[in-house]
Parts: sequence; C-alpha cells; structure tokens
Amino acid sequence: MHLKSGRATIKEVASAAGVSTQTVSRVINDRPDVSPETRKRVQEIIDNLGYQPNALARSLIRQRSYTFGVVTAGLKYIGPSRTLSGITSAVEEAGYSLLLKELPQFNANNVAPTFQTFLSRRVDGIIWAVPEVGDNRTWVNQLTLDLDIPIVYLAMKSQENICVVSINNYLGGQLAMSHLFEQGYRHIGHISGPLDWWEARERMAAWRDMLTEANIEFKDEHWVEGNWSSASGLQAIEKLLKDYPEMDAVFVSNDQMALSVLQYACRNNLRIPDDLGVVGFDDIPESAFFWPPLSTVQQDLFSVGEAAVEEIIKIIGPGKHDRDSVRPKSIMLAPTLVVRKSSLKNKG
Amino acid sequence: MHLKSGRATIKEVASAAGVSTQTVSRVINDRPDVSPETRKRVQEIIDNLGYQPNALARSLIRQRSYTFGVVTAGLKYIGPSRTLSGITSAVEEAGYSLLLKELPQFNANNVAPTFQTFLSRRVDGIIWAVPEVGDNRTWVNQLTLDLDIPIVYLAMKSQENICVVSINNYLGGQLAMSHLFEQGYRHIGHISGPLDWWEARERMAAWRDMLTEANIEFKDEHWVEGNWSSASGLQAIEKLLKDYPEMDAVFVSNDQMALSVLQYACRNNLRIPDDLGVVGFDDIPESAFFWPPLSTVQQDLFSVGEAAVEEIIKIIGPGKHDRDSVRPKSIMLAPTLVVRKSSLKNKG
DNA sequence: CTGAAAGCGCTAACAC
DNA sequence: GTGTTAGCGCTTTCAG
Repeated sequence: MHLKSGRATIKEVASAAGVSTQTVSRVINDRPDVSPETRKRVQEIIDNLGYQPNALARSLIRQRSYTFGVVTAGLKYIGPSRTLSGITSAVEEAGYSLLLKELPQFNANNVAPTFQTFLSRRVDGIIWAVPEVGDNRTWVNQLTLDLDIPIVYLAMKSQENICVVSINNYLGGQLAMSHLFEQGYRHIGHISGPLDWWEARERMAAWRDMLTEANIEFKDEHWVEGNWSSASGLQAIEKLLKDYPEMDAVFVSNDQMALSVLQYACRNNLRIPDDLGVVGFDDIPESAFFWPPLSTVQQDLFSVGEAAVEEIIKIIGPGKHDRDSVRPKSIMLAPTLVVRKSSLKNKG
Repeated sequence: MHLKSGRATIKEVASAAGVSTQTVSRVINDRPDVSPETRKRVQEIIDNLGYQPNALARSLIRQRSYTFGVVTAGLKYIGPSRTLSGITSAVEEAGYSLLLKELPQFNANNVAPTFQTFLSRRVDGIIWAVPEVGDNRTWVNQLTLDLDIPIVYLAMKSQENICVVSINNYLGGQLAMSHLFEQGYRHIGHISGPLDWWEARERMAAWRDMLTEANIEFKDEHWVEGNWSSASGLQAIEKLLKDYPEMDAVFVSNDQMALSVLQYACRNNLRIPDDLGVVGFDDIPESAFFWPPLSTVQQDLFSVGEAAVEEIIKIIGPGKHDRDSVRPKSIMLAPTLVVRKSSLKNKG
C-alpha cells in the first residue's frame, strides 16, 4: 500500500460521496448522527482517496493543536536524550505531536524566540526539559510567568505554583553514602559535577550532610569539582589522593568521572574496592562492564519524561486549559542504588 | 519582559492601529509597499500587544508549514541522538520547526500512521533518521514511493533516485584494518554488530575484503556476531580467543563491545596492545579514558544530521517543491581514524 | 439525520 | 500606499 499524496480535501470527499462537507466531518469525527449507510459510503470514499483531514485547518478552528513543544539541551549526553525518549513515547501514546527545539547551550538568555515559535504554532503545552544550570531557570521563569498554556519543568529544584518533575538527586546521594558507610568506609571523598548544575549541588549536599550526620569531619580537601567529563575525573582523583591520603572511598557525581577513577586505580596498583571504594551516578550501560564493575545510582530519566507528559495532559484536561483549576504539583522520582563490585568491601 | 499570551489577532492589531488587516499583514511580512509612518505605528501596536502571527493560519493559506518531520529510533543510544542534534541545529538555523516521532523499535512495519500525521500537519519534508535494520527500509520505500514531499534517508545503503545521507562505514572498516596492518598485526579477528544492521555488514565487509587483499586466510572462526552491547562483546572475545588462538588483533564494530575486550584483557593478563591490538568504532567520549585508551573510528553523526537538512532544503528550494527539478543525490561522509594506545604496537 | 451559513486567522489578487 | 473581497480546509452553530 502506498500513501496517497494526502492532499485530498473534505470538499472533494463530500462531492464524490454526494453529501455535504459537514456529513464528511461527522464521519471523520465519529459523531453519532450519521446514518449507517451514509457513513459507510463516505468511509469508502475516504479510504479510496486516502483522505487525511488537514490538521492545520482543524487546529485553527478548534483552537487546539494537539501538539506539545519540548525544549531540550545537550542531546549528545545520555541524560537529555533518555528524557526526550520518555517524552516522545508518552506523547505518542496520548495521540499528540511533538515540536522539538534544542538549545545550543544550557543557558537560557535567548529563548524568547523559541517560546514565540511554540506560541505561534499554538502548542497546547510546553515541556522545559533543560537541566537547571546557572541562572537559566530565572530567565525561563520570567518569560513564562503569565503564559496561558501549561508548562512543565524538568530537572530543577521544585518550586511553589509551578509543575516540576525531577529525580531526587539528594536521595541518590544519600543512597550512595549509606551504602559506603555500611561497607565500612569512613573516609569518603567526593568528586562533584559542575556546581552551577542543580543536580550536582544536590548530590554534593547529600554527601556533606551524611558525613556530618555520621560525625565525620569534613574538609575542603575532601572534595574536588569536576565538569562531568572523564578528563576532569582524572584530574580530580589525582588531586584527591594527594590532598586526602586517608581517603578509603569516593562518591563520584557521574559514571564518566568514576570511570577515570577506576582507570587511574588500575594503572597505579590501587585496589578497588579494597583500597578505595567507588560509587558513581547515572548507571550508563557501560558501567556494568567497567573493571571492576561500577556501583552507581540509577535514575530513570525515561520515566521523568513520561511523567512530564502525563502531568501536562492532566493540566490541560479533556477541555480547554483552565489555569486555576489544577494546582500545579511537583513530582520527585526516587533513584535506586545499583551495587556492583567497586564498592563491595565485605565480599561474602 | 514577559511573553504576552500570544493570542492577539491580526484583526485586533489592525483596528488598534486604524488600518486594515492587509496593511498589518504587509508589515509583519516586511513588504515594501507600506509608508514608513504607517509601518512604524503598526509595529508599535504589534510590540505593545505582543502580537505573534498565527503560524497555523499562515501555513494553511500559504500551503507551506515551514516544518519538517523527523523519524528517529533508539534515542537512548548515542548515535541517533547525535544525529538528531545535528538535525535540530540545522533546522533551527534555517528557520524551520521540527516535528519529532521516535519509533519504539527499529522495525518499520507500522509507520504508516507516523507518515499520516506528518502529512496531515503538512510538513514540507521528512527526514527518515532510522538506521537500516532488517527489512525496515523496504517498508519505508513502499510507503513513501509517491509522496509529493521530499524525503531524505539516513544511515542506509545509497540507492538510485532517492536522497540518502550516510557515513561511509566500509571506509571506516578499511581505515581500521590498514592501521592494524601497518602496526604489524596479521591475525585480525572481528566482532561484528548485529548483521541485520547495514552498518554492521559494511564494517564487516571491509574487514573481510582487507584480509583477502592482504592474502590472509579468513575463516568463520575468526569472527563473532555481537549485538552492540558490552555484554555481547564479552561473550564474543571469549569465543574468539578460544577458537582463534593465533589472533593478535581484533577489529570491533563498536566501542561498547570493544570495552569488554579491554576489560577481559585486564582481568586475564592479556597485554594490550602487545598481545592483542584493538580498534573500535564510534569514538564514544569515554573511549579515550578506557585502559588502555581505545583506538577507534570516529563518525561525525552531527554532520550527517546537518547534511540531511541542507539537502532537503535544497530540494524544496525557495518556491514550491518540484519533484523533478532536483536530481536526488546521495551523500557519503568519510569517518576518520583516532589512533590511541590500544593498537600501537610500535611505540615510538 | 442532513445541509447551509459563518468563521478560525491569515494572505493573494485585485481594486482604488 | 491602502482597503476590499475571497478563500485556505475545517468545524460549529442552527435550520430543516
């Protein structure tokens, strides 16, 4: 079967079937008030012609486009694309279409045109799937304050009166730290992500708070700021081992940096997990195949994307969007800890 | 500055400015035939009201939506999302919008609805960014044979009369093999990707052809089919080492599987690159931080995405699309070899 | 059950 | 330079 050009109009169908355009409209919208015979005849013409209603015309009159706009950034990283994947899946499921914009950087000081485009295309809702970095969220907040369509924000600190869907990064850090404590590690260092990222700050805060709770002294020499890259991880572990020689474990803010720790250990006869326990964050697919396999905090970003779409659909509801009818609520999804060999001091 | 609701109409602007809608239309479309004073007055009203032309209405009458549809699959993998990133970038640059669909799998036996959606939204062109796997390309070909909008295909075997943009995977394999030969390796095994993937077949064909050209005997025990995952890479290398004990190097069809080779070597006192040379494919960011750093074939998938958009815009041209005006041409981008330690037998 | 008329927001073609 | 008319393809009244 070939696709027909898709350019037939409702008028052509109507005249071919010998009915009015309204009747055709009723058929394609599954309205009850059409006689079975008429419906059948019209449907046949539709199938023959390969007629597809023009969604543009439909959106124009219905004042609803059945389209969402999504803003993302850094698709080349695993996180944003996972999230996007969850969004596409849920959007498809709901019968909506998706308009995609990717920011060239994570900052948001020039996104007005992006929103304008979405508005001019009359999207029914917007998903802001850009991680909170620096002050980008301030910009967006200002810009979207009195938008009359719903907007859901991803991967940022939750906030009154707006709908935010995030992973609980703080909890992730706690999971990593409790596990290391349980394994008997006490001198736990930290390699953080870039601290203009909210996610990095949360993970680090958990590390610090857990140390404090355990009455373990914490010093500035016990942590180093990385930039998510393996290269920065390498520099970080070298510095840590020098400045914090008693360190017996390290909580690393993502798996790519943790990889560098493992590799450094491998080259320098540092035994993992015996001399140094390591826990990462993200659970990238390779981490199970690092040597030793990496313990890490798994975050289900696909679900974050799905949840965002579900929320926005809930807000829109079956009818038109009523700004005040739905209390915007924030959602925090819990990450889980994946324990592998890199942190298992007590084997058996 | 806040975004206005964006719901003002051209009519409201017109009456506020005391002109006809036509004049407003001329102003927003930068037509010359408006007096400077009128233009200025209208522009002010537009700015005040935060008026944004309704792109839906505009598309309806212009018969052109300035929107492309892109079909992708497997966004959670690095390749497809890189490609998508190149697409979003070039689309943005060109002032177009992008409608995104992600297939739940790589097969294409149920994509008619996807195309229908695009057609009903009157996209100006379609980018099929799904790698050629199994017979998915046959399905798509059938479906799109007499579409009256241009379509560009990515990551598949080039073909007469359709526009395909791909990486030259065969060349990539050749680069890897020549390099290994130059380093003095002779008994070169291969871990392929799943052979229903065109890319995997190309890489493997290069491996076989290069062996043949070098007059090196090639047997079925010299290669194993993997499925791109690190897990499959591990099984593959174990089997290869058993069945092909003379093997002194291995060309692996992606970096994730190559990682397993490195890890296996690390655990089994197999020295890389001395006992075994390894070259991967993809150049994922981590590969420079594997141990030893992995030699690999780098493919610029971002550029593939960009090139696809450029082609489609060329086909559409400034006016309406004329199916016969442009000869569809295929583009093959050359990958490059990144040499690192895992294949450097002759150090210095 | 079915059709005629009106109009969503915009622009092309023509008047003046 | 500017306004008027018509119409893109559809759906929503409201008659019959």
